[in-house]
Amino acid sequence: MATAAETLPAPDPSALLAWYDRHRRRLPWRAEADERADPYRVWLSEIMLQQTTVKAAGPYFLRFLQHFPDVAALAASPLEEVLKLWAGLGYYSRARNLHACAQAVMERHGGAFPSAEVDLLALPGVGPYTAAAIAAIAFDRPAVVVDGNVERVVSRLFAVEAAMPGAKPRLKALTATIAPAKRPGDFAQATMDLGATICTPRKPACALCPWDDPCLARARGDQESFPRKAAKADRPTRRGVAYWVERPDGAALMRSRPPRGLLGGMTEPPTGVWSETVDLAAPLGRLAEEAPLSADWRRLPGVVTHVFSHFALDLAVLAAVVPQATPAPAGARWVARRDLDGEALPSVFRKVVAHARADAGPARSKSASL
DNA sequence: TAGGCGTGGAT
DNA sequence: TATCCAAGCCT
Repeated sequence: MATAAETLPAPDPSALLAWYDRHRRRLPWRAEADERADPYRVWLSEIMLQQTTVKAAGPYFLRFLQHFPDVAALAASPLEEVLKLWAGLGYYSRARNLHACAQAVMERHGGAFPSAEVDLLALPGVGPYTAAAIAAIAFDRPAVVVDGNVERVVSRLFAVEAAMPGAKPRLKALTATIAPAKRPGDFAQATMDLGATICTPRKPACALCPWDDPCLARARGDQESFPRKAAKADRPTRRGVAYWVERPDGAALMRSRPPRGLLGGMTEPPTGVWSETVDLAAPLGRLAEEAPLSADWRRLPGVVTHVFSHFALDLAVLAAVVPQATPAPAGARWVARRDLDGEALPSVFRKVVAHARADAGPARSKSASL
């Protein structure tokens, strides 16, 4: 007796490409059907889109393009400017590598992105997916482009039982078996568009799918269970104290985080150690022990909560106003109120700023109205 | 090789 | 509210 797989047709790339020609998404970084893609824009967008939604990346892409119209402009910019523009987008090593990559393209390749996958792979922040994507989309090279969308599509097409991430090599090999020799860039983008709009993680719209017929998971009716995934570790909660120090003129005490690691190179208010063992119910004197300077600390009501990829964070906020002439402690600096928005402040610390301002705000506006 | 590394939106 | 997840890379 024949298995289900033997009765199914092979996935036809031309069916997918025909679908793509009718339904391709118009995206800020994507060339029109009759245009040649700009490698700089393809690269910039691919970095921004790593683990990031199209919606979130869009405004950042346009802003970057405005500030840095080409790779030379980006390479010539201080890293600090890049981090400021990237603030809020997350995964900040991408911004640091973006800058390093721009400089590498200038130095190693005379300012022109290489078209060979192996050369792309050698650039900072460019891994197997991104190298293949740039080669295929920007240079029409026959690279096998496998991202999360493609993994989902292919795991369903072939009902791959192996769990992620171990199944990745198998999925890439399977993708290679269905990739056409022609239009590699369009095929890559078509597969990703299919995953993003039809073959979605939940409730895939199989009735609209150009690969409905050859899909083994669909034939079995358990398409939503692919790709198989191992259970993920639970997320601990760390706690810590943030110190909001203001001068009478509204300037706030800020510092820069170490250049690598979590939020590397980004701006922060001084904070103490973040740990599961910190007790936010401790008395004020205890919470003030890690303060950057001695002051008349006041604990703000409430807690700032934030969720990172691998832990959650609860921050108590201690606030103080210090004399105008107070020097910034070593490693810290005063940032004028109007300059704070432009700082490389990640979202977690924008929450701290908002929390502190919200506490001070009503009192200020009240006294101002009197 | 598995864990570090952000964020905000959808369900 | 809790969980999942979105065009991954680096070590």
